[in-house]
Amino acid sequence: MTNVDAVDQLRASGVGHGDLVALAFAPGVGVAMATTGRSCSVPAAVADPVNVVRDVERELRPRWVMWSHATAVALVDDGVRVATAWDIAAVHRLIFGGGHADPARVWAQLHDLPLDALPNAGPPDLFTHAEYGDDDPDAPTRRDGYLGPDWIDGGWSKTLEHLARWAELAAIVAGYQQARLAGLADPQRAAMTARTESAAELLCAELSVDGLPVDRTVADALIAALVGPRPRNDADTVAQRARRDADVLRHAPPGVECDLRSPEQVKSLLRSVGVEVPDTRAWRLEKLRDMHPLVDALLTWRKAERVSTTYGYVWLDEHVRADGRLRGEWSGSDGAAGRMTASAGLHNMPADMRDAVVAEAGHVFVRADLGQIEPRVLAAVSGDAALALATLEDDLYAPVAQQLGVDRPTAKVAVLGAMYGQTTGHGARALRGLESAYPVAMTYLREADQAGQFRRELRTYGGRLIPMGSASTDDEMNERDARARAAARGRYGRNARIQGAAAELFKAWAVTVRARALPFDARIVLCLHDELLVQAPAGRGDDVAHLLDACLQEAAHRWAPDDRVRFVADISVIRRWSDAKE
DNA sequence: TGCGGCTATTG
DNA sequence: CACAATAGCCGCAG
Repeated sequence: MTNVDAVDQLRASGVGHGDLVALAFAPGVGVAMATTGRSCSVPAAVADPVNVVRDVERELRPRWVMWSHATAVALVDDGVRVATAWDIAAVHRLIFGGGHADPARVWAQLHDLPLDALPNAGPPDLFTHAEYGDDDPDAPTRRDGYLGPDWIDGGWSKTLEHLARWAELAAIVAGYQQARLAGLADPQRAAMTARTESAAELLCAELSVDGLPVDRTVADALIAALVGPRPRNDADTVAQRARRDADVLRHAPPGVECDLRSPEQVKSLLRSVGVEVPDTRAWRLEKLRDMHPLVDALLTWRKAERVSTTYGYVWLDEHVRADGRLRGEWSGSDGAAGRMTASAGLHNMPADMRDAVVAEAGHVFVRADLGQIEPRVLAAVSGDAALALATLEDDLYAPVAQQLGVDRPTAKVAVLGAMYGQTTGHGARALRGLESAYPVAMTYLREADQAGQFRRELRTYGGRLIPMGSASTDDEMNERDARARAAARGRYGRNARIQGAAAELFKAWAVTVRARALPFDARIVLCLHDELLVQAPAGRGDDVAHLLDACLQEAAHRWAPDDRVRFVADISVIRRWSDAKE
């Protein structure tokens, strides 16, 4: 089988631009492709299997069905980047909620098979042997309908025949998923979300492989300023640590021992100098800084300790490679509401450390962040005409404040409180104002709250199921605990619907930028919930800046064709991440 | 060794 | 100090 054969066979079976072609890929073994319909299966083994993918992508540009974004990572590792995908794991998380989406689970849930009877991998015990001992070990499915665990474990990368079966299964599963999406409240929009989420997985694969440009020299200097020079050996590490501890403990009464890393002991330590606190959180101690020199020393110690344990030399060595790129694992929709997540500190890097994130030679960063994204999203998904009117302003809170007859900070706290589920405190009166000014939006939030409290099925605007957990522990709780939990679920549902919809819009924007930025040789290097960092050739900075705004308008229109809601982005062309004005 | 609690960082 | 996340260390149970 040659590359040309693969293209011809796919073309002959009617595959064109955007049609689904399932792909199974194992480095060193080969690549298999499959389409559904007339069960046309095209396995191919050549010297360099990714060339087949590259050729088919160029000639036919199908939508590649993959079991998970691990396939995309393997492709990107081998230098192949495809335009579009149908990521089975991502679509599964959309349809069924939650984070787990391995093939066994995906198959079972699509067939309405109970998950608690999911067969385990490993050597068969007496029971399973008696029950399924005469199942065909080479067939993927068992007589009870589940995927066979031994087939799954042994089947991924062993032989080309197995790869072909995986590709065929993927094509079938994608079809089942499309049928499920067609049964949701808004099938068109759910299918669009599935495509967007899949493209976001491709972006995640690229982010994982490409990494974020970091200037090691700057990073080293920043760390040195906070915790001192890089320790020469383990003994040096211990000595530096002891010295930092001693700087705090010298303020304690003589003879008082304390492990500063133990909150309970720190509380005792504080008590020994006359400072009584229920916990030792920084925001609480901040107000007591002047009460005793020990408090100030402790807060300084905490800062340095944080850097040395989490964002220090160890972190740099572990995640920044010789090419000056900080790499973490990216996930397109981990978490409750479907936000992107990243490891290696990419999403919670201390602001000071952003000085070290510098565009590479001959390049600039184009940074863009969405303004007031959550209230704008609320206006869009709820269809509240009055709130939509407020989004026409650059600062949405200004007209809201005017409407409510309160100052801007109060209006902001009230709106955020409504979305997070705060019902007490200073914003309570303004909250009632919101009810009468924006009843449609407030009803939308209240319905999400109720759904959460009563564990009713709840989906985001784009169709993602918001996982509610199980009710199994409810009876073990007393009345008050149960009510508190229900209230927490209410806040969770309320927020997940907004945060989740915001994540969907953000991803629609990001994948649009991914596609449109290619001709400019610009690449997204970081996604941060409402912020994009793009690296572009130095001469293209302004072009890409305009592109980012155009992509936002395009994505917003596609995501919510009701153009009454305005979305805005703050965009700047910079050399280092910290140069962006805030 | 695994897990909940506490703490800090980000959006 | 509501909502979400990652990540480290401590203390305790198994």
